[in-house]
Amino acid sequence: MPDHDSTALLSRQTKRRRVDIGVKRTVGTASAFFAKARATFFSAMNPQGSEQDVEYSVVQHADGEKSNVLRKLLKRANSYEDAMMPFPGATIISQLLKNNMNKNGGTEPSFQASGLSSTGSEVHQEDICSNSSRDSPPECLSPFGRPTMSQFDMDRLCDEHLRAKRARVENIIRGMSHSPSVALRGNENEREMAPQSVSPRESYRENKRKQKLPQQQQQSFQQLVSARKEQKREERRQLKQQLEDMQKQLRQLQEKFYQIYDSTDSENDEDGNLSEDSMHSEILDVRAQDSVGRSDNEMCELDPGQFIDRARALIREQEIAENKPKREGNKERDQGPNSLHSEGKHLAETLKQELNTAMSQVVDTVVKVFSSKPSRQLPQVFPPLQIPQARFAVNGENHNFHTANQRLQCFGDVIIPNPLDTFGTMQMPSSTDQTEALPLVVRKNSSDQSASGPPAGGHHQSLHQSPLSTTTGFTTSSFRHPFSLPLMAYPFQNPLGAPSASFPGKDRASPESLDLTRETASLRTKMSSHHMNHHPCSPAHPPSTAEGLSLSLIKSECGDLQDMSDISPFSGSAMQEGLSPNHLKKAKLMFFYTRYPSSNMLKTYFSDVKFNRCITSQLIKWFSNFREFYYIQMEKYARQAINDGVTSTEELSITRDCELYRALNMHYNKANDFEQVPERFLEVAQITLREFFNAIIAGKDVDPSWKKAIYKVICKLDSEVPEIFKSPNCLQELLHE
DNA sequence: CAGCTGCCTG
DNA sequence: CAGGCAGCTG
Repeated sequence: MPDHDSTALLSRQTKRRRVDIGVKRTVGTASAFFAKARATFFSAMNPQGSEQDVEYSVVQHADGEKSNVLRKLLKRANSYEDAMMPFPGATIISQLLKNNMNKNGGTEPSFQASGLSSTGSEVHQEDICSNSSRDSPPECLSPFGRPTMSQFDMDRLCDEHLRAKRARVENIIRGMSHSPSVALRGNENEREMAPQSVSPRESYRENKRKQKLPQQQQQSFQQLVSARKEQKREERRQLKQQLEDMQKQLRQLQEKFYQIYDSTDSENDEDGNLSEDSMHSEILDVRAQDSVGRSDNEMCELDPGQFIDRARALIREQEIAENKPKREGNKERDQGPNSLHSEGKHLAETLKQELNTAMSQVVDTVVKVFSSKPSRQLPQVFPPLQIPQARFAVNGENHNFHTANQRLQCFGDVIIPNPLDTFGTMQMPSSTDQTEALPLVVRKNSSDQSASGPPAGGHHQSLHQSPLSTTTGFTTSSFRHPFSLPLMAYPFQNPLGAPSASFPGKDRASPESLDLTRETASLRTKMSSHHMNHHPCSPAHPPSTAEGLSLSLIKSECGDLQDMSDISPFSGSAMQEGLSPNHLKKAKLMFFYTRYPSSNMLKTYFSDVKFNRCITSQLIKWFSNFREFYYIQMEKYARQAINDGVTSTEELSITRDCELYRALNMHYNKANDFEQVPERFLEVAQITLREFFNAIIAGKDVDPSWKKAIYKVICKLDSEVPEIFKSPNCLQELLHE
């Protein structure tokens, strides 16, 4: 915050005015300011002219007809007419300038005295000079110094100045239309007309917290918004296309590989098939949506996932055969006695290199695509992809095998959909499991599960099962595995599996995890980025990554708020150390009963959760968010009713099939599997709706804090939450009855 | 100051 | 839904 300090210095009174961040506080004033500022600007530009005409025409300045009308109105015989035609969008401005020029005899210095310059003559003058000095310095410095100047020269000179000035003025106008406050400051007189002057503080807050517009105004923006969305969708589609292309290229390389591989080593087939099969359904999911028609048979042979799979199987076999530590001296062993193995080794090395370079190029390419516009996704999604790059680099120098382009295309997305089956049993549970399920939270320590069997609730396991584990048959066991196998050090196993899998993740996730992946996407990305910070993926400490990920990462999530002693990895407590998606679901259902639960109440109703400040505030935040949504809906429908001509609150009632209820139910009870939404909730909702209705009708919404009165009413309408919600298993009991 | 709430934003 | 912030309350 640049002005954080100065903010602190502001008087308390000023701060309290923050309350006036009402729903529609700035709506009227902002547009009024803009209009006034605009009018003022043009009246300043053309004090003799009709202000309204000018303003109107400028608004319409893209409209050729209007421009022409104005031009006629303003027109005096002018030799520049033709010269200006190439700038249709600027004709109004040009006319204004012309007008001024003619009045002042068309001589250069007169510009400074014209109305146009009244708000910033210095700037304009300077600009004109600096601008035209590039073209014709003498003219600028001494416009009068050439009494013998020919008419042509005069024309040219004025034309240049005109262009410069025209561009300048157009810029100003453009700027005005984007920032009314700037325009406002431009004219001292205007402040007198505006009753409330805008203090710096105010404008700062205006920028920082934009007010929501009422329905009516919002609708005018919605088209714009949807257009933007469309654009983004298109970009996404293109990216997808790119990935598909890369996959195609990969399959080509894969074929090459098989030609070599199958001829040299066929005994691995059985070994590979297991994981191939397991991989298959995974990849089918990804491909299911590919418009490229491919038969399953084709996929069997050419799937990129299998390709990598085989490569790794080969590598692993080599390692075992040679009985050597994995990551050391790979290159030295290239000249082993067994030529067949050494060839495979070489191939493996090559492949690793290929993966390395390909990854970096993929990252570069996609980043380039994304970086053209500021996208939040970018830092979230792609940094993880760089991990393999860093790690692969350990494996030695580059074997120039394909062109860079080929590498890019071939390996671009292989790692992404491939959950690293070979090592998956050890590594994947940590990453995939963790990232799949939890919104902001410390999930129940899975050591509890592996050590003492399934959790009491029984729901957790399924929730945290990754798509991979579902298809490969291993159930999520623990992310604190005993890292007994030396293979753990292999570059492939880093937690990257999860973040990268999350890239196409939504598309490939198994059905049951779909909404969870969506719900927790933000967490996942945050987790990954956290992880990046805390574990820079040094190849020297590979074993630490998988374990370090979940716990230290999660701990850092709560930062200093977290009581670290509560989170000992080996505490083995039966309490949840975080809030699960089921807790969220439960909280939502509880909202049907209570809108303003106290923290004590939350503690009693979430007795299976180990409470700390972090958890408490998260829960409270949930309810705050619930309320926010609730009240937004209420206001929306109240306004809608008013627009629809409803005049009496009697006409407003909420039933289980009314639109408003459905919206609420969709939010708090998405699957509609909670069938006992209490009648009381409908009543409260109806009361709320009527409160909003009355307040708006009474015009109270001009008061910035008009909603607070409503909140006060509603908060008294909480009812008792049924006892059953106190049970940790209440969801099962509630939803399966 | 802590705890809570609401507003805005991402 | 979460983070950040501001304001209110006790």
